[in-house]
Amino acid sequence: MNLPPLVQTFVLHFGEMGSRWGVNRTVGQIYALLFVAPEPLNADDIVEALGVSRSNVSMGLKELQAWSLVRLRHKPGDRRDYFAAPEDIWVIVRTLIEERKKREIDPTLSLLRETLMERPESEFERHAQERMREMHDLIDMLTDWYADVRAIETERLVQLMKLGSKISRVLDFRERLGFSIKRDGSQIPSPDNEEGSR
Amino acid sequence: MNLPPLVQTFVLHFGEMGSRWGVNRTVGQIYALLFVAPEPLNADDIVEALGVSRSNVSMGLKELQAWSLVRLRHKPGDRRDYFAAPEDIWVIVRTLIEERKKREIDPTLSLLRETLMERPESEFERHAQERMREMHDLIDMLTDWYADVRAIETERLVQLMKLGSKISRVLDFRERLGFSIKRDGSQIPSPDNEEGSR
DNA sequence: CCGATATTTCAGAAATAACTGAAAACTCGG
DNA sequence: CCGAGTTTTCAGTTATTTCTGAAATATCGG
Repeated sequence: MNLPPLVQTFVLHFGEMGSRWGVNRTVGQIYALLFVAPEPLNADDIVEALGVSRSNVSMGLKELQAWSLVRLRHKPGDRRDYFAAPEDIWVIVRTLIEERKKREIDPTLSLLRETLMERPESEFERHAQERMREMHDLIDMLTDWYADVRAIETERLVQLMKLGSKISRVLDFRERLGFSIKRDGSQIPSPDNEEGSR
Repeated sequence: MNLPPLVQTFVLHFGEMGSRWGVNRTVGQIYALLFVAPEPLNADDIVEALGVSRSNVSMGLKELQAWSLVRLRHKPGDRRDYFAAPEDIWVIVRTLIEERKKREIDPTLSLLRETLMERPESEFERHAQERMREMHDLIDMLTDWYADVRAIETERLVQLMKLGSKISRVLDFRERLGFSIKRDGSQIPSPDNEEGSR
């Protein structure tokens, strides 16, 4: 590996972190490299930078594409594929969350739904099913919330996050004005349209 | 493994999922079992239920304790250790998030902070550092937000999540009333104390 | 302090995952 | 449709992780 010290530190770190993130070391290193690179890199650039085999890079890039984490680029008069991480880091974060949800959450939610259809045959099963119901309902609520949040544009999302826990005062406020909290929105005068509220 | 079908399905699923969650199969299975079990289990119960070696269970339980995901219990007149998952599933979720943050986010944040102190020696390093700065600032904001959210009690958190994206209307509202958005709260009349606002 | 019971440690075996080199497959310009 | 350049596939090797059995350590009632 032949990289400037700063970059090397970063790349090695992401290699090690990779395993905690469900990808192997090479994939982590490739992505770290693409992330900091000032322009798209081709597979041979990566081979040279990281000192791993060509086939390993090929597989790593394939995996990063499966995660939708890289963009394919081309240079005129050059047949090779060039790869780049999205310029906008928020795009990366959103993609990561989306993909991890798909891999780590959704399969469990499906399994829970199926399992909750079954009829318990024993007291143990009955209790187990009750616990699974709790888990299902919680994950269900979280994914609904996530679907809502995902739809908020980044700038607005940042503003909201910067409010931090102060956001929770909106509850006191709504309560004081006699808002009821309903998810479908049918009966909820929001702060935007209070006219129906008091 | 000798468990009722419903429970077996659940346990096997968590075993497979375990690898995507940074723990091995046995650890995933043990936790699934403890989660649905109607009462605390000792190590031999687990050995019997899962059909793995005693030492494997011992190591698995140790890891779950390192994650703070299990509670140690004792029965009168019985020297063995009994283990249980927290009754309140929200406690489990909060612990998981906390621990994953500790393992997956915090080390990267530290590394970024250190790396950003260094002086870039080339154009490549300069650009790389710029990207690292973006990453650092984003993670920093997210962890600040998380620290705020973590402090909100569960019931209130659930209410907020159920508002979904409607929560974002609070921004329009504040803006219309001429609120500025500042993190320290010094100059921000919240919806609770509007008197200083116009 | 003894012996019975319970838990942990750890070296080696087994299983799994990552990586490589060589060959196959694909893709263009000519 | 040929062939040079490029990417992908995959069988075999290497590295890593997980799991086990045996031994060591710890704990407790008597």
